[in-house]
Amino acid sequence: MTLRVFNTLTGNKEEFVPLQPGKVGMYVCGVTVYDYCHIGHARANIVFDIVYRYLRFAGYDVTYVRNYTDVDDKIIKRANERGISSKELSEEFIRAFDEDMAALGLELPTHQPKATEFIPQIQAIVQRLIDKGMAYEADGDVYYAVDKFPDYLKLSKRNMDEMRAGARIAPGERKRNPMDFALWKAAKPGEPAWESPWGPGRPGWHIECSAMSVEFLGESFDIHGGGKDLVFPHHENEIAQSEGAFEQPFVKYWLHNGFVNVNQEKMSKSLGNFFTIRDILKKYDPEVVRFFILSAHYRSPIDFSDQNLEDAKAGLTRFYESLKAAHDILEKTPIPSQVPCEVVKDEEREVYDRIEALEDRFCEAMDDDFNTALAIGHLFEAVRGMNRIMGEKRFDECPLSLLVLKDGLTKVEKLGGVLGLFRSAPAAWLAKTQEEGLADSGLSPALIEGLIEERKQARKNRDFARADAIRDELAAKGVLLLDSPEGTTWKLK
RNA sequence: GGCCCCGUCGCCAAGUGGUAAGGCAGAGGUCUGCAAAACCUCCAUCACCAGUUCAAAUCUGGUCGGGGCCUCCA
Repeated sequence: MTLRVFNTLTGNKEEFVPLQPGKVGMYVCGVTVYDYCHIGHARANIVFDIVYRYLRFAGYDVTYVRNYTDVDDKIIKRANERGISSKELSEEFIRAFDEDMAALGLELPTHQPKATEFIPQIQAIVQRLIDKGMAYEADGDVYYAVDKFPDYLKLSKRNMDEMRAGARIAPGERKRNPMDFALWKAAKPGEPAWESPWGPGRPGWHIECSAMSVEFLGESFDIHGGGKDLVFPHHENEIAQSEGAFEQPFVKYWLHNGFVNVNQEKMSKSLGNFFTIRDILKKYDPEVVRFFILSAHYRSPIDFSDQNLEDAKAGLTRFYESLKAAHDILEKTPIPSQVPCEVVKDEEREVYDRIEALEDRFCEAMDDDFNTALAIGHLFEAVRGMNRIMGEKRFDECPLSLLVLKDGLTKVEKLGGVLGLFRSAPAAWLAKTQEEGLADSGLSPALIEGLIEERKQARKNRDFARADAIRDELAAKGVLLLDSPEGTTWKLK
């Protein structure tokens, strides 16, 4: 059982061997805090949340760093538009980011540094690059000289000459080579600025990640993650900076997640198909969003649509209903210790074996470049096995059935937990989902309970016409009544 | 123009050389006063063409279609 990961740097799936046995250093590019996060940010952060959780589950001591970019052109622009300071703006959206991630059920990284808190460290690396002749000052700006770094473009595998042909020098920039990028930007009037050997200014976008990663993870570390769009130029430039300054391999494994499209189109503000996490969570349970994202491989593009979210909701509901049923049974049925069980039939043996092997199969899937879709498939199979056990007549009198059921329940919840799923009490989750769904039907749980009681009397009197009328009436409003030996419950269609 | 990715059942989606996981939807059945849920059974030869191979959804070449990056972007 060895973990294999797809490494953008080599273009291959490779066996994961950390630099130090048992320990993993992992850095993921966070957000630039000038607006609310959208579904794409949700995906990136959920994906790496899973990487973090699974590595720890696999026994690694993981140091996970995710930064906040809190100094940037967009922040300055937006702050000016609103007439507040950059700091006020960035703090507002750092809070919003934290709230969104908490709502999505993400684990907190080990460290969440802000770029503005590492200005001296940033300056030290810039100076070091200047001293080594890999960067140059030009009227208060400092640029990285990409010609001095032979490995430039090794991550994105682009061709320098062709890139150069397409590159432009923006007005006001004093680059020697159009491909050079800013490490330090001279302050214009009204912009946030820090004193520096090159005059007042602020760091460029890329250098902050080099500075914060070395601070927490050292000059060389295991995993660097981010969205595919960050490969060039951001991650390429981080490599140039860090390897240029420290002269050793920056990152061993580069992991990049795919995009979220909306109704088959790229999400963008101009297309008007831009969904923030907040908008989505008004409509969908956070766990449904997570389930949707994990039901595809992290490197594939996924399509955000109501249909797909509804499918995810249906799938997650299947899990919770089974988990609830198993909990209900196990809570009220003590597992007999001495009652002999019937001979186990072949098909039952198959179910038991499947549950027995669940964890191995789950890990096998996750070890293959975090194949969450396959892992979830295995969990579904375990759930079918559990439902099958619970569907057997008098299974609750069979110790073996109960033991396997309990084993299945424990494993599904444990492994689901590695994916950040099934973290709610099943009954509570189902009740909450139902009440939310009820909101626009004009019904209330109390009203439904009243009708159920009335129907119960009708059925008792064998007035099935009235009983069916009540059920049809509720069905028309999307509420299904479920009769069972324990009484009648309801659920949404 | 350069670089890169993708095209698997009605929908979503695993699978990258050994003969197609899983979910949703659909059909039949068991159960039920009737239902629902659950369970059982059924439901694809992998865009197309030509190759390589004992063997290809999986490799190679080509065609068609879709998408991304090359400017800020998860």
